[in-house]
This record gives sequence, C-alpha cells and structure tokens, in this order.
Amino acid sequence: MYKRSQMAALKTDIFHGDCLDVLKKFPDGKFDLVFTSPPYADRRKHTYGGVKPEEYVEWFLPRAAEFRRVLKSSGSFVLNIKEKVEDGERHTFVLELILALRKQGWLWTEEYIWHKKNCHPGKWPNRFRDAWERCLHFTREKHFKMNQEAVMVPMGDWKEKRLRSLGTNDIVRFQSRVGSGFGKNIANWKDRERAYPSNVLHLATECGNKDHSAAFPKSLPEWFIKLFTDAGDWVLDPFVGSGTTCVAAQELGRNSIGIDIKREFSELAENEVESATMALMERATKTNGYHKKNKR
Amino acid sequence: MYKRSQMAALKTDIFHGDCLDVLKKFPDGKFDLVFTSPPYADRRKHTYGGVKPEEYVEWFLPRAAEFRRVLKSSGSFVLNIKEKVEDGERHTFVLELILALRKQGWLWTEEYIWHKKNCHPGKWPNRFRDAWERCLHFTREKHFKMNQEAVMVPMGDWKEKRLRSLGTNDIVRFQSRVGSGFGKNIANWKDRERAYPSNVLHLATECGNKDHSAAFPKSLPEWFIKLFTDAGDWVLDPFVGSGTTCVAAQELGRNSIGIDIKREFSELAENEVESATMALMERATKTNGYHKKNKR
DNA sequence: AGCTCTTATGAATCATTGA
DNA sequence: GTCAATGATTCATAAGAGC
Repeated sequence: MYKRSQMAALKTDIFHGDCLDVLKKFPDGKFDLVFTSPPYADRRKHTYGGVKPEEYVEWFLPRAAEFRRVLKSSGSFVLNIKEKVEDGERHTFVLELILALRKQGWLWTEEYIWHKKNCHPGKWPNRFRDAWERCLHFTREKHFKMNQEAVMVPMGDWKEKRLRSLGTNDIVRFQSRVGSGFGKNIANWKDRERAYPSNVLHLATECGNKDHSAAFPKSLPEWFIKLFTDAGDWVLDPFVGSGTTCVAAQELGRNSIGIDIKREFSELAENEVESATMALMERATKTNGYHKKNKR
Repeated sequence: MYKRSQMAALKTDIFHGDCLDVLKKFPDGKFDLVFTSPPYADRRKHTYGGVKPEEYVEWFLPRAAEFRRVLKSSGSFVLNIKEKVEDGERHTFVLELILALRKQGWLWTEEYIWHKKNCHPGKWPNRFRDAWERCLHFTREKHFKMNQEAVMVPMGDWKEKRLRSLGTNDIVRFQSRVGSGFGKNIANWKDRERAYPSNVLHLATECGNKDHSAAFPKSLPEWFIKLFTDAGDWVLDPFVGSGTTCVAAQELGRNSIGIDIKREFSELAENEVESATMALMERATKTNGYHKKNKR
C-alpha cells in the first residue's frame, strides 16, 4: 500500500521501438533490475519475434550489451526463457545464449525454475506436458543486491495438524506455496515462522477471462522485483509485451521502463499500466479518505 | 510383486571398474535404458570422480559413446546431473556436455526437472537453496519406447465437479471435431481417474536410516525405468554408486548391470542388491506360502 | 462475507493435410 | 520434395457467477 505522495513520485513509462535503439537514450547504470521474457525463437517467420533459432544468439547479444550498460553494477538481469521443441528435439539456442552471455562478461549466477502448475494440456507419444521455464539470473558482479527477507514465506505447524487429512494433490499444492510465496490462503495462515524459499518457484500461469494474454503471471516479476530491488529503484523490461512487469513494479513502488517493438503491445502496456495506476490510486484514496474529506 | 520363478530369471550384476573398460564386454544394443548420475565435476581433485570441470566433457564423451553402442536404438539415456556453484557462478560444463552429446549423435529429446521437495538446508547471501536437478533425456532415434500409462498419477479433485456439466466452451471444442466425436470424448473423460504427469517430478530426497547416502532416491530411477522399459528389459547404470538403480530395476522386474570404479561402492552396491533380493524373495515366499507348504 | 459451482483458456506439440 | 496450416489431444487454475 503506497500513499498518493509516494505514487506521484513514481515513474512508469512505456516506449515503442526496438530496445536496441530506445535504450541508447538511457544513461549507464540507471537500472537495478532487468526482468524480461524475450520473444522466443521461432521457426515460423511471421509470428511475433520471428527470430530463427540459428540466429537467436546473434540477435540477442547486442541487446544484452545494452542491458549490461544501463544496469547498475549491483544489479541483476533475470531472463525468463524456454526452448521449444523442433523436430522432436529441444532447441539448444538457450544453452548457447548462456555461454555467449558469459563471454560478454555476464556472470551466470543462478538458474531459477518456474514450475507452471497449470501447464498447457496435451498428449504426445514421445514427451509429457512442458511444465517449467528457466529464469536465468545474470549479474555484473559477484556481489549484488538481494533482499532475501522480502520473499520469505510464512510457515505454520502444518506437518502435525493438516498433513494427514490432505490428499497427495493438496500436499503438492501446499509445498508449492511454501516454495513460491504466493497463493491467496497464505494471508490467512497464522504467521508463526517464516522460511526462505528455494530456487524453484511454483506459480500458475494466469488464465483469467482477460482478452489479452501475458506470457507470465504478474507474480513472476513480482517475486524477482521484491528480491532484487528496493522501493524507489528502477526496473527495465525491454520486451515488455502487455506490460505485466511494469504493472508489478508500479504496485511494488518501483519506477519502471517498458519497451516493445510491436505498437499494439506498447499501447496495450500503456493501458494496462494506466488502469493499474487508477486502481492503486483508488485504493490509496480510500485509505486516506477520512483525512482528505476533512481537509476539503 | 513377482513370483520366484520370474525372479530367478532376473539378472542383477555389479561390476567393479571403469565403465569405459567394463562395457567393452557387452554387445551392441543390449540395453533398453541407461540411467545414471555421474560423479560431478569438482575443482578439488581428491573427491570421488575427481574430474575437473574443464576436463569433464572430454572425460565423459568416450564413455557416452559406449553407452550409445550398448543401447538399443529404441532405448533411452537419462542423465541426472546438476552443475555446482564455483566461484559464485554456475558451472557451464553441463551445457557444454549437452552440446557435445548432440554432436556425438544423441538426440536431446527432453529435459525433465527433478524438484527436490525437501532439499538440503542452508543459507547464502547470494542464492537460495538448490531444490532441483536436471534429468536429461537423450535418445538414439526420434521414435523410442515410452510407456506413458505406467507413470500416470491420480487426478486432481477438480475432475468430479467439472464433469457434472460440460461448459459451453467444451461443447464448442467438441463440435469443432468431425461427426461423432462428441459422445466418444465424454466417455473418455468419465472413466478417467488418472492423468499423465508433466516433465516436472516432485520427489523427496531420501532421508532414511541408512548409514550411506545415495545421490538420488530410489523413486527417481523407478520413474524412468517404468516409463522407458518393460518387465524383463535391461537397465544399465555405469556409475552405480550404492546400487540404487539396480535395486529399483530388480524390484520392478528388470534385469540390470551396475558398474562403479570405486571398490567400496561396487561392494556396497552388491550388498544392497543382495538384501533387496532377500526382501523380495521373502515377500514372494509369503505370497506363495500356502502352495509351498502343501508341496513339501 | 464466504462458500460452491461454472467456465474459459493457456509461450504446447505431433500427425495429417494442403499448397 | 519442402514448407505451411489445421486438427486432435489434454489438465489445472482462477475469475466470475450463484447462493
């Protein structure tokens, strides 16, 4: 919850264009976190992104160099990505990208796993449903900003009391919450103890009744924003899509810049951010309502 | 549960030596599955395996060539591995290994994630607990043996509610199909109690009362043995350690060969297999007890 | 408010058909 | 023959409606 005065100071801007060009405007070391989910390599030319797997690394590297320039030395770069299947095999372009980014000077500090609890259904003779994506964590330096306490998870004495009455599915689900820090019921639990999460995040993909679709749920950037930035810091998403990262940043009191090459996306992102702003302000107004009324 | 006669026909052998040499004894295409968790690369020389990260790929490749030779063309090679942290960064030798194995002719069909539900505790300033490992799935051919039904899991509780009435969207989806698919499909769903798993495995690490610790729980090889072999097939673990893979294979009615270069391990594995055999036979004896008594 | 129940849909992949 | 489009298959979640 943020007061109006704080919100007013917050900046959230969406730019239309190729991040390679747009980022030229920004000074060195502006951002504390780059979080993004770039267009995945795709064999078909005319889909969004349309970068062929063979050319992906080459296409990505100059952009990554700009991310590196505008990132603070204490900052983090989190890349949400997953290789598709082509011709029955997993692509190797993500592996090659990791190797190439290291050559560019990035440290491959960690690989977080996003476990998609409700992955896409389907059945094939040679594989199961793909229920995970990589969240690659790169840094410029060995020492970087990390607020581990910000993503701690409440834990109850669930082992003794509840475990027996639950089915296996519930246990998995419970573990999921402990691992991720999300889930509505968590607020209701008595906060007896708090535990650090692991490097496996259990989040469902958002599949509400929205007319557009984000690549990832808001809770994904939320988690990394809380972990790698403080309030008032600057977050960048160079492939912002429908604006999810910027909305998350704004709601958490961080400044953010989003860039997208598709006009329909940058416009959509602006709308998303705007309506999120309205919602936040409304909440803030209600919270401060009594004072405001009296002052008038 | 297997009868004595079946068990008697089962072979489970442990060999001492470097798998590169030992495998020379075996003919081409003997095995249906190679499941293993090799010694991890380690900077410190005197630990088990003692292979340096820089030399890991070079060390692994000739052995992988032998695995490939002794594997049936319909077989699978599952490699449980995870890069350690060195100097604050994740090693890249696993990525390089995947690329090298593809060059050797393997197909990188899939990457399964083993989510370690109760992973090792610990706290570091720059990372969380590591709660996952890779299970890399390589094959020789695009079409290979896969018994998906053998690893199906109970469905979530959503099913009962869902099936009471079909949503309009379901109807639309069904209608998009040709002709009589509608009724057929409902029947499919109604009888379905079990669902196919995803490529994320939720298994706890074993923390039993044993005085030694296996690298992975028995349930890990069990899952892949059920998935990629039939009863009576042949399983190989070229770095068998304490024998977990062979025990799992035997209990599932598969023949198996285990190899380890450390004598203490190959001996331990033999003991493990032997006591597992005893346990199995005892169970079988009890099951068949009535007949046996009468026959005597 | 807090349940239960309904409904849409999601960075999927393979086999088949069509150009 | 190569490449692109379409259909078939499938599970779990959360928003929204109803009570």
